[in-house]
Amino acid sequence: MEEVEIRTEDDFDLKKIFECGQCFRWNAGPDGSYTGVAMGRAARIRRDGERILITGSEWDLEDVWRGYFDLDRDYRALRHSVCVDDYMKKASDYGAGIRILNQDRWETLCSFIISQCNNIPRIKKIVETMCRCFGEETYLGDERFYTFPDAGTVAGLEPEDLAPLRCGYRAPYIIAAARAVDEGTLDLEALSHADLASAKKALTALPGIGEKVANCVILFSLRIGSAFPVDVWMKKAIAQHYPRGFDPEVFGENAGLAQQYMFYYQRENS
DNA sequence: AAACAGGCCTAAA
DNA sequence: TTTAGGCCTGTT
Repeated sequence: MEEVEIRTEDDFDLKKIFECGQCFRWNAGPDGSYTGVAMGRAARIRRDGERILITGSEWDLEDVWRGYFDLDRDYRALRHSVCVDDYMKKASDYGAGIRILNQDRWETLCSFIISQCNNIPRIKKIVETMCRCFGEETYLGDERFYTFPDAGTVAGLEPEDLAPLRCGYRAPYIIAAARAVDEGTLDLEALSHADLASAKKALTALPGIGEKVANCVILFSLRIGSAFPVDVWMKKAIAQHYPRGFDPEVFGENAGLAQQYMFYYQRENS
């Protein structure tokens, strides 16, 4: 086991990053650290002043985590850039410290298929069971974890094989997505270089993936910052603060981050 | 017990 | 183009 240390003076709040709804595999410990599995490795992360300390396997390279936490972008500046009115000023102040993670594309696609019409505890449980059933073992010291199964593995399964997940009608959607990724019909890597509209079009062509799930996948794993997922919380926020309607294009390439501030502010204050 | 949960799909206006 | 109802399952 090794410890990677990353220094940053930028916005960085572990609790907000992991609990603003973008990921499902990190869990808080009693000491404020978070433990989880990402990119095929288990890790424990804590913050100490300007230091971010990541305990993981010997392959844990700083670059990997810099990419994951999007540490090469200046979130303080981005945060100020989305303060287009009093409400956004409040929301972004409240959410200061949020960062948009660069997550594994297939895992994100699959996780957000599962998320539909579900609550967070159940989403996490289903994802965890999926890893336990079909992922690979990985260790953090003596603690055993399971990686997220790759698309090729899931592509070889049938919907019935997912019965232990208790994910109901989403099972065939998961299998179809896995096969599309595995066969190359859906090239997520290529989509990360595409524009928002074409990425959305490609994703929503799959069964069980609509506008909302597509936007989440695009924002949280394809690194296209203009994606703007609208779920029930966002609908409430918009109805409350923009009764005359509003266009996320006012935020340009940072619409996704603006959405995260709005979402987090709405959810934490209801 | 019935309704609802971080949607999506289909059928019908 | 918008709207209603159904969908697996778990929880309240």
